[in-house]
Amino acid sequence: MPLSKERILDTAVELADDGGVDAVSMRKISQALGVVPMALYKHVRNKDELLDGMVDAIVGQIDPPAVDTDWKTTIRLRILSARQVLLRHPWASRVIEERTRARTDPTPAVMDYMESMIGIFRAGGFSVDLTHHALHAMGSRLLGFSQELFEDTAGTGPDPAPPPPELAERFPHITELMVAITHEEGSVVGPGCDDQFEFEFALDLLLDGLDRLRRAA
Amino acid sequence: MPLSKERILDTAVELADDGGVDAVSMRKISQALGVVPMALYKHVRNKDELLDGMVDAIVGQIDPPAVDTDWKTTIRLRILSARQVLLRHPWASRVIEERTRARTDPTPAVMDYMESMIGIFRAGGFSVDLTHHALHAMGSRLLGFSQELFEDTAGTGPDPAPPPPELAERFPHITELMVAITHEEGSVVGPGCDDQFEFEFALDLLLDGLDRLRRAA
DNA sequence: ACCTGAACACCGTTCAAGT
DNA sequence: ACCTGAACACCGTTCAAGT
Repeated sequence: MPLSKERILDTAVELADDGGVDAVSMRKISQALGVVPMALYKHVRNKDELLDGMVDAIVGQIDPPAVDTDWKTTIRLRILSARQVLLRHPWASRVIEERTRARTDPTPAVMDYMESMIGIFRAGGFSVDLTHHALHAMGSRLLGFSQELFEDTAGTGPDPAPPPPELAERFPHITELMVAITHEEGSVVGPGCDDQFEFEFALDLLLDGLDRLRRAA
Repeated sequence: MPLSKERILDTAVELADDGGVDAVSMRKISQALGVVPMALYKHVRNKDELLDGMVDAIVGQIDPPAVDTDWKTTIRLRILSARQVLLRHPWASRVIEERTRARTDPTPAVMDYMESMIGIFRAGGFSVDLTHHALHAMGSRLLGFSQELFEDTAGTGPDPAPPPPELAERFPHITELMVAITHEEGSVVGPGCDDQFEFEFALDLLLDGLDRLRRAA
């Protein structure tokens, strides 16, 4: 079983899935493959090229666009597919962002994905200009993620300890909101913070706004 | 001029402004201050606490909210102020995101900012639930940034070389869009990619959608 | 008690020595 | 020509030695 770029990337993705992106180092990959560190450099120019390969391995897993339906459904389904992929690889959104920023062009798989998404907007009746604004408006949500400021307010336990009084006094609005999220059973979302619901809420808010603009144009 | 946490943070921010966040290391900070590396550890527990301090130094520069105006104007102005601050410190958005994700609570200044922003929504007539969804919908835009996939399509030169034909063939929609951005003088945006315009376009799309939901509720 | 140099356990990558 | 060990220039942080 000779060393190959594919085997190196598979090992790197596995290391990242298990221990986060900080667990990915040339030395650890080589160790996992039973190989001397410098052997990797025959298949990968440097660590940046390795990270680019990891990005493309992930982005390539996103479902192809649906056919025979309207632009909004197609975009929506594709983004939700991207989100599912990214949820399986929590380290990937950060790496995608970093590598896209560092390169002059995004990686090939990201380019293919963007090309396809732009095409869906254009075929759906968006002008080039409105498509351009749409991409900026969707931002990172296009690729299935958007960094959340409060990550895991949803607790597994049923009663995750009330906020301490000095916190409630200093941050009354944050406290009110957290109490509503974690306690009120009759809330729109239900107990806990439903990330999937929130993601779709924001996504639909943007898509509906864009549809309104497209029809007005 | 004795060593202090403030002097350390100032130096760290300066290093990051000049050379990016990778230029910030305990060793380089100490060198810039003419001090042995371990001296920093009397004022800062470790590098994470240093990064937290840098985040708060930046977030603390955001203007306080306007008074005597409607919720939408207040939110809009505050976010645009945050954006101006973040543009002066391009490394900060990444560090804010990383540190917020790594901590159990956001840093104190970020907590104060969020408390204030939530209060503006609540005073503007948003229910707790709708406020919650609003925060998720705005996402990182709340703090004046949203990672862009294509960064600097706006060139300073007037005619930034047409895309090579093989790229135009493989990515026709991307090419069409880039040509429109860089060449068409009569475009809505004008030549080049106007990041400020795009940021406000997306921001207003979200705010208008939220206003529609608030009135419907 | 305080300060600090050396040391430890890492990192990506270069480069020359060995085959 | 190929492979690879040692080495280089970095990290954050521990810890014991020196004052």
